[in-house]
Amino acid sequence: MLDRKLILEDPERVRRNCELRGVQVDVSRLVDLEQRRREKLREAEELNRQANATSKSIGKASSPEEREQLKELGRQLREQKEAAQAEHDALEQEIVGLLMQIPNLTHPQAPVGGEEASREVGRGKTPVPTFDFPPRDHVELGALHDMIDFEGGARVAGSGFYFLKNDAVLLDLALQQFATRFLVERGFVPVTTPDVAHSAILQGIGFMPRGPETQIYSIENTDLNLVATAEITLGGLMAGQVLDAEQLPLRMVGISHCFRTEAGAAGRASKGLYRVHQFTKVEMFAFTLPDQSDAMHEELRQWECELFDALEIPYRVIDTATGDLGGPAYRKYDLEAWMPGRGEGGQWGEVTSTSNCTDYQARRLNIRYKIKGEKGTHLVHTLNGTAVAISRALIAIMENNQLADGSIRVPVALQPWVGKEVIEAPRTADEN
RNA sequence: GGAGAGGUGGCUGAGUGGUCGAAAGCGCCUCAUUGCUAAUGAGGUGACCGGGUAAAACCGGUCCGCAGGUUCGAAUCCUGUCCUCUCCGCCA
Repeated sequence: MLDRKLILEDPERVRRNCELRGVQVDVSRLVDLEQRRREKLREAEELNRQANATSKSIGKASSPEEREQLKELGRQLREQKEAAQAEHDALEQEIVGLLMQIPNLTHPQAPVGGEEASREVGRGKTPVPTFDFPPRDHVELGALHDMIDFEGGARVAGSGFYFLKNDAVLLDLALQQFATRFLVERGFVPVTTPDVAHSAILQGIGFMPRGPETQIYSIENTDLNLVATAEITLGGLMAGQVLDAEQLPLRMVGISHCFRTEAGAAGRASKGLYRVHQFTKVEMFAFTLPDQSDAMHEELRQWECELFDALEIPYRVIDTATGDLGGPAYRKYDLEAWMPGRGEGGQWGEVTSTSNCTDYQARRLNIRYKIKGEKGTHLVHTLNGTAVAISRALIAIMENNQLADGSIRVPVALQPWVGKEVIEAPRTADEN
């Protein structure tokens, strides 16, 4: 949510920003509503003040008649106040509805335009591999090694679910271990989080539970939803809290399962593990002072790069264009890994994403900081970034590291947990 | 899941339907004082929203888990709900 004061003071800036982001909102109507709301608020407060004063005077009334007169006056004032309040509340409701549609402001250096305007700003250390054999995709490799069972997943939970088996499980746990330890060594507080959260928390982070096009699974007869990312629970952890400025920046690394309905995603490039209803993710989250968030965003991007360099996965870094940013993001970088089995002859596929959400989430979740000795509180900035989304990292590892016989090299960084250098191809019948 | 107790300011903890934003203590801040530390005395000390100001001061409103209700008036009475604690049961 944006600051209402800013919208009143510089509606033109907000309108231009909406245009940049490809969002249609009637900003001038919002300004008009907010001005009327403030007037109504003043009116209601004034009536309330008079009613309070009247109530106080009743106890001191000299005669029973005067007492009754004052009671009647009090009644009338309360009624008028309620009427003004109701008008105010109706305005407020409409304002919040509009406010929810307005995206965050945009970093001045973010590339302007639609998806095609997004800019490549870097490459990883590992080169895109060339194969002197036709490379298999991860679905084939998964079947060959009995590592991924999509049919079993479909039988138990439906299409879009899967079982990991054998070395895929060791790789899964190795990725979690590796990423978590890497970040703990760099000052992140490790956290495992609930996999469910209240609707208000989801909304605060910027997700819309229970809408017609929702990405979110919700639990019947409760206010709980399955989380789509630990960003939701890590941000929600501090909802309504006032942090000490001295504690900031606060870095956390959270592990959660992630559930996504992927409504409307059918038919898009989504073979195998690429677009699934459940996966495990190691997620970075940071709370910072306002003047720290740009630097923190660069830091999160750097950790993502170092992690994927260490995993020997070829990738490119994308500075996401304005039209492709989610509502809460002020700026967003994606890492896209090379996936040799994707499309015809390989494609880049998103494996991480890091966003600086400035105070947009903090305002809705009411997360503030206080400077010792100073009066008042201010909103923190929040940032998030993927450390490792297991399912997509698995695709990149399996497909990039395959050998001609279907064996898969295990990245050196993961070998301590997987316990082998190579996942050997099973011997075929005629080799025996 | 069953039975009971409770949710009040940074913390502990009083609180009669109006004089309660709320006693007291702790903590914190300022000043005084004993050479320093420790101790003692005096005063001060909540958050949020709106207005106001160069910034303050200042003015109004809201807040006693949360949401409703009764009343001219609710921390106090009523209803619902969430959370915490204790005991029992169950369980990883």
